[in-house]
Amino acid sequence: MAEGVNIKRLAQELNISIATVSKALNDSYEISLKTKNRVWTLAKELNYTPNPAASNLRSHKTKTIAVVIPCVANNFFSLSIKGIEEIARQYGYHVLIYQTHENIKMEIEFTNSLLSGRVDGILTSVSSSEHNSEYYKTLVKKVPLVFFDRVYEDLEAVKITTDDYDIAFEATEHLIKCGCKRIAYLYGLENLPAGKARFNAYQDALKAHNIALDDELVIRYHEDEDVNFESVKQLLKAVKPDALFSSIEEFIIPSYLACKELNLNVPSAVKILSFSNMDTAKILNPSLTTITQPAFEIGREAAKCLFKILNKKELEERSIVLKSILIKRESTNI
Amino acid sequence: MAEGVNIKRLAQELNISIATVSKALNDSYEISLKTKNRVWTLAKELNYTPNPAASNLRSHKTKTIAVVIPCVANNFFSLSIKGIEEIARQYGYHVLIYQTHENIKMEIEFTNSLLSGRVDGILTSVSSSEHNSEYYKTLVKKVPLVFFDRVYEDLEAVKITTDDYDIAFEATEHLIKCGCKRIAYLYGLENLPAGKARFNAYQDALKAHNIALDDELVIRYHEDEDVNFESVKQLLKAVKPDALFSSIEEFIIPSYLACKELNLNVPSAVKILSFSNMDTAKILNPSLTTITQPAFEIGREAAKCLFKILNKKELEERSIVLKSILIKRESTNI
DNA sequence: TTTAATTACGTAAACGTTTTCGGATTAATT
DNA sequence: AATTAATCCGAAAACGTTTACGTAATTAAA
Repeated sequence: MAEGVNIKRLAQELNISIATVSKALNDSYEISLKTKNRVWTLAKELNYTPNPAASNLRSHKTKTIAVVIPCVANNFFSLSIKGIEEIARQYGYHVLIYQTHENIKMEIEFTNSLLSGRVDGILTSVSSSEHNSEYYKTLVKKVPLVFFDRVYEDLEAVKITTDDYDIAFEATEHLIKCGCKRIAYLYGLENLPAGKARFNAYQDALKAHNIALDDELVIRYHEDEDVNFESVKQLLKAVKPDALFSSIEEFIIPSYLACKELNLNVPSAVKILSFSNMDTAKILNPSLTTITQPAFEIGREAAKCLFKILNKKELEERSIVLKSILIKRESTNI
Repeated sequence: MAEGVNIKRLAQELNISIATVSKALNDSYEISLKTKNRVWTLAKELNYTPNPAASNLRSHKTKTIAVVIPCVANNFFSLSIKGIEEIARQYGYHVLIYQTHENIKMEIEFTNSLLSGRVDGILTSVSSSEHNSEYYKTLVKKVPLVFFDRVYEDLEAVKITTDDYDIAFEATEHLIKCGCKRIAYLYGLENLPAGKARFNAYQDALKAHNIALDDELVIRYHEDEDVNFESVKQLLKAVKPDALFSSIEEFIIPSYLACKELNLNVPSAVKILSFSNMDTAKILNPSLTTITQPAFEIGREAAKCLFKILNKKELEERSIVLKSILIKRESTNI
């Protein structure tokens, strides 16, 4: 009473045509309520479940969306997925996950493999390593696609992002108000609008407060975490900043470790502030002042947009910007 | 040169039959190398990608596996997914993700929705709330299934787990050796073999060292994190343990917060040790002694097993147990 | 009463593959 | 030379749906 029960079987059992059963199951207006009920009850009784492959083959609908992201083991993205999944479930959709590991080749390879009708739409946050805007320029014409958080700026597509510039400006000002004069910047996502916006905000905030920029105070993210640790340590030793402003979560551990190793007290000797979705920020010692992006909501919004597109609903906005929040904690205490 | 290119088109273009093209693409022995090459080059030239729905409908293979887990926003599971994905990619498989949010109804609903041939196999870590071993008993007969970490003990199925008992015993002994006499146990996963094993090991280790058990020292996980915080605080205040042994990661934040609020110094007044895959354990202050499960490897092993089953390879073991490691840090310093 | 519209259902083609079976050609064996 | 075997390929039937189109019966409009 489970195997081999298909639409044909239902039709035979009820002495009606296959077409009628199919239409009844899809609640078509062409079918009377009476027969619909007969079909529905038998379907439930025999525990009928439609064959997705057959349905997809004929109708070109997969009831599946794909999420292409750099890495699931990252607080921001795992929270985003949680949000995406919640919305997908509401629409009865399935969610495929692909990790690019910041590798643009994989990113393109995966995305291409989805183009043969495996999914109805794609949610993606591009890798930070390299750009290929030509690829995406043609891609967005082929498949419903929503970018979230990490986007291409020159691309006209649906994008969900956060107020990176504003919040980074606010954060920099916060450090300045805490008395910091030599604020180091730990630069991540250099190739992406988000990364650039954060850095620009940092620079603009310094200028606005008449603080000279200093290239020595800027270090860049390296994929090898040991390298990051060394460069933070070197920065602290050689350039002696009074604050670390990290634009990405990945610099937090090396920063704390480096300060510990160099016996630099946080926050009295050096203050730390970072973009982060770590739930442990509040129990670090000192607890960490963070810019926290609404990762869960970004996932939800991105998914909602995609479903609007899939359902041919009009989008009010092709670009949605959500607000991040600055959570002040001990690491920036005066 | 991308839309509408299917096997039929290739056949026409090459003046051979559809069957031949299909077989050539699948590298069948029936086809000569010469025609294979003709097919392959044209396929590449026209950028042909097979239609997965059609292929699946006919062959009953989806090249897709599902991962059903409580929550992606959990270090253990996100790392597991990373491992699963890596193996899946090697086999050219796609990965569907389903979060149950510890809700057995959702768990069953999702899993059932996969039974109509949407996936070739399932990897799952069951929810901790309730049990339904009847359901899984019939399920394992219907679909290739591998359990990882959170399993049903009475079920004869392929399982990947860790040495929960041994490592929990070792951890408890570590606390005892550190001089702790009143070790509180923060109990999670009560309904699951892993949770029970950890608790049994805790009790057995105490007995082995002639330390009396005390029910007052045991508190249980509640899904509301505020409740956990209050119960840890109450425990620390009223029962005055000299150590907290947490069987799950979720107790870490409430524990640190409670100690801070009660001005209890860690580790001098109270030591803390927890199962955890948090990468920030090392920068907590004091850094946290953890039992860390090989989450990534568990994911890899589980996926490998599933693919062995899917490829009809013989499994050496129906049950694989991986070793966790006890990482001693400051939170259990003497 | 006739015509038109509406309702309810069936026929059959299509979606793009895989696979069984059989046939033709060539090579190897008696 | 006759038989067998090996190699290579094609015809056609599936897989389980959806959907365009046709049609009969009923109802509404003229």
